[in-house]
Amino acid sequence: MSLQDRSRFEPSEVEPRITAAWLDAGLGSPDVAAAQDGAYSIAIPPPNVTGALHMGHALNGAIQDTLVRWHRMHGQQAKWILGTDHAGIATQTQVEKLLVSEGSGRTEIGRDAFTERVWEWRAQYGGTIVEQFRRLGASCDYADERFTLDVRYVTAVLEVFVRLYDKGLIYRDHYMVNWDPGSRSAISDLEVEDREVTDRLYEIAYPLSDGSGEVIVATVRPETMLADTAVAVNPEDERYTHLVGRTVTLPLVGRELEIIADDYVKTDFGTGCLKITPGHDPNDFEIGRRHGLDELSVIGEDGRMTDAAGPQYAGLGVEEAQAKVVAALREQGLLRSEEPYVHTVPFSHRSGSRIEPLISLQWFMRMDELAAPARQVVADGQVRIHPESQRRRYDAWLAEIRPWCISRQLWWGHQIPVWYRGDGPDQETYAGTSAPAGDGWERDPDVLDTWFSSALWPFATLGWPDETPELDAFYPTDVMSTARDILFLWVARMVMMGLEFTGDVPFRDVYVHSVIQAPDGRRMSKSLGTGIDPLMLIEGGPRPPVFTQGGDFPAYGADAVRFGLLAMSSTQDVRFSEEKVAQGQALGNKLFNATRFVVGKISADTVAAARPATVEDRWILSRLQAVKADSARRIAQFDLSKLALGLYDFVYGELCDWYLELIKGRAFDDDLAATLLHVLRETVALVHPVMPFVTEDLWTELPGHDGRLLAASVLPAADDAQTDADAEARIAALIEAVTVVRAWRNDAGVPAGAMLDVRLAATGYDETIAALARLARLAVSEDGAVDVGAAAAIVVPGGTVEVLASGAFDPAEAQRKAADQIRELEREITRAEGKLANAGFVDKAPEAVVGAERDKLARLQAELAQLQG
RNA sequence: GGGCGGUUAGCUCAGCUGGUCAGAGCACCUGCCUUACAAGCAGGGGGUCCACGGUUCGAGCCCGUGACCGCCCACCA
Repeated sequence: MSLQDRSRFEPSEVEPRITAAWLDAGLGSPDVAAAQDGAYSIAIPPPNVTGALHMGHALNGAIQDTLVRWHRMHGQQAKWILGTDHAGIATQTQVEKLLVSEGSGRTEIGRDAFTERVWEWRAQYGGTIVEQFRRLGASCDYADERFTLDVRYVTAVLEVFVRLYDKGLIYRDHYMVNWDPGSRSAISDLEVEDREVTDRLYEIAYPLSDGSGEVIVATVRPETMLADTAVAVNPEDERYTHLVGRTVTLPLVGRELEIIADDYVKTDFGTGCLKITPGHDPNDFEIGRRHGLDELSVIGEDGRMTDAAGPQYAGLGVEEAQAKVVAALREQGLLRSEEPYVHTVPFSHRSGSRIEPLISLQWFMRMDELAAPARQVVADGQVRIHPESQRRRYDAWLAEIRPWCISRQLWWGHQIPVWYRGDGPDQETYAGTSAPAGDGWERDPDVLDTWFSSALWPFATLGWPDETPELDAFYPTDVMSTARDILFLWVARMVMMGLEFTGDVPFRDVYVHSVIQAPDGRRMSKSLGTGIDPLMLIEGGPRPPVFTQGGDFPAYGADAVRFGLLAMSSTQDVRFSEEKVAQGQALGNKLFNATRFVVGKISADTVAAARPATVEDRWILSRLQAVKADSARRIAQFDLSKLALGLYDFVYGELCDWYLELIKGRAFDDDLAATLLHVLRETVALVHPVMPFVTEDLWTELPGHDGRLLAASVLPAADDAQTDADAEARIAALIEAVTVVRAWRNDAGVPAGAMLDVRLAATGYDETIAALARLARLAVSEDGAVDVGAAAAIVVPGGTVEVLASGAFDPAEAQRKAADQIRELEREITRAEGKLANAGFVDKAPEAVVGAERDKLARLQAELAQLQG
């Protein structure tokens, strides 16, 4: 359909066509050979392979695509590295559920069949999110998609593991881990979330072995006392110092426990005596290691009491065991108190189960050695984190980094490349990227934490450990754009791994973007029902209940959603605002109609060129150059909100409201046509990174279109030579004058269509008088040519517009308005005079400020004189 | 328990190193189908810038205290 037959932009009709054109042209696939003349790359935070696009993806997609398109349009070979993450626990959980629904299960079918099943699942659902990124207009390199379990990627992961193992940074140890009974796996500290729960706090008497008394300990986990191996007090605590070194008899068990002294114990909390259970409490574990205590376990990986707990407890769940222990203590008269107790305890982020701290044999990675250089590169600016406030968080976390438990008791993931032979103390261990020679070797069944492989993302996706042309051209990447929640989980680890294995940072800038909350301020979440599906916004669909307004979303289209998300983003969390999306839609429509107007006015063989013939031509070229420069600055500062809103202001407030209105009074000669086309082309191109679809569509409608994609075109950078202060001043005065006269007309009751007879008594309008007359609907008499007195004066920059008596306006209203203005002026004059009469101000304020105040006073007084005259 | 951020028009948010900074979009009111766009155009009303102290000639902007909201980190039994 031709442009002139459409009066509004219809995204649903245009977007599929444009998407296909970009894909056909290989827009996202850069020329690796040409990249040495300038390359730009971003590695996408890989979404979960079976996930669906949520608001966070959409925002981050809009941000990254805007950056990538901007740099591509400034002559760089831009690669947005695309791929998905195997997401160990999340994916395995989904497939396990599926199996259960089929009456089967993971253990029933075995490891090989299970992983086979996950691959099938991935084949079926894995493409969704990539397709959704396309819908958003994301110009990723679709021809070069990665997956963290691709053969080449696996090679990189195993290589990294083996090198770190050989270096001694990866080791196996019995250590306290966060055991998730839900997924039957250890999880890392970062996968744990604290929740507030109400437990019961018990005080229990432990009798001294010699019968001379007792000590009282407090605990919320009485069942763990079965694994107690000591009682600790603070070495400074005078109440107990005499007991240190003596022993108590552990109730129910009868074991002798030594009373030890450790600084960890607080003197002002509880009873000052702490039962020590190294096997089931992380702090006690540390204390136990300091004092060489035995590490007993009475709770197993299934969350039930083990045989070590004794025959009356073995096999019970921890809650049952707790009840039984408490009952037994009460019976023996050793339970001294019991009260409700609110505190926070760790839960698994994934399964939702309460974490059971357990000692188990796991693989760990020592981080301190890698953390130091990762802190350094941020400290010295090799990696810049935006906003600045996030840098402190990053550094604080790295400063106190602890060993990372990297093994997971799952089947879906990178199986740890370690083989064992034999048992007991003589067991042989082999770590390598392939199985060792010889018989009897058995591979470690565990897989690596998903974040282990994610940490290699920026270089493993480019072919590392091979020295590929892609790695050479696009590493380090330029920007890592991400939400705050994975700054430690992922970003910091990428820096560490990047430095260790490539000798260079993985990216130069980290942009930490907003988290978009639901309109009511709650977190957007599926389970809360507060989520908003970006595709519903793009395609239209029912509003979720978090909106006060009901009904369906209109089909806003991808451009509007992108604009809206960028416009609402900032460096802090923001609420979702549908109005901003609507604003984006309005902008797209505005551009569409502006193009329709221009194309309808100029001939098809017009060649775009800046050939200013009038002051407004010089003005718009000056403004265009300014908005280009501003946009470049905002891109560099990651201020995407200001970028989007700045473009909106230019298109609406300058190009359409004023320039296009100004030229309507002119003949469309060749110079004007060339200039008009030039301005429109540049504007459309400038908006493209934010709103790629509508701009790409309009691009094809412009005279001179040579079939090349806008997305693949290069936009000339801002040119200072176009700045024109004189034109800016003259048009600013014109705009002010038109606005003031229009307001006056409204107040004075002048009919909208009526011409007003006036005489211009102001300077500075020699080039704009005709425009002023047309836009403000004035019939301007030559100064002095008509010998009638003015009935009213409208103050404009440079003088007044004298309104001649006529039937077109109500003199009483005009009088009233003038009186209001005079009152207002007098108020301001009084204020300015007062300020200037203040000796403190005149003496201490800077010269320029005082001068400005004097000028302001003079101006106000002149205005007042004109109104009264 | 620490740390960070926020509190500006009915709503969502801008306001740089203190001096036209009291703004934008949406909503609202009035008037316009002025042939690019009524998903439009023109004009307008509306805020003791959370509270109280302080610094300063001058404070949304700096300092202190407090209130409320949000986030992050943390091992207090």
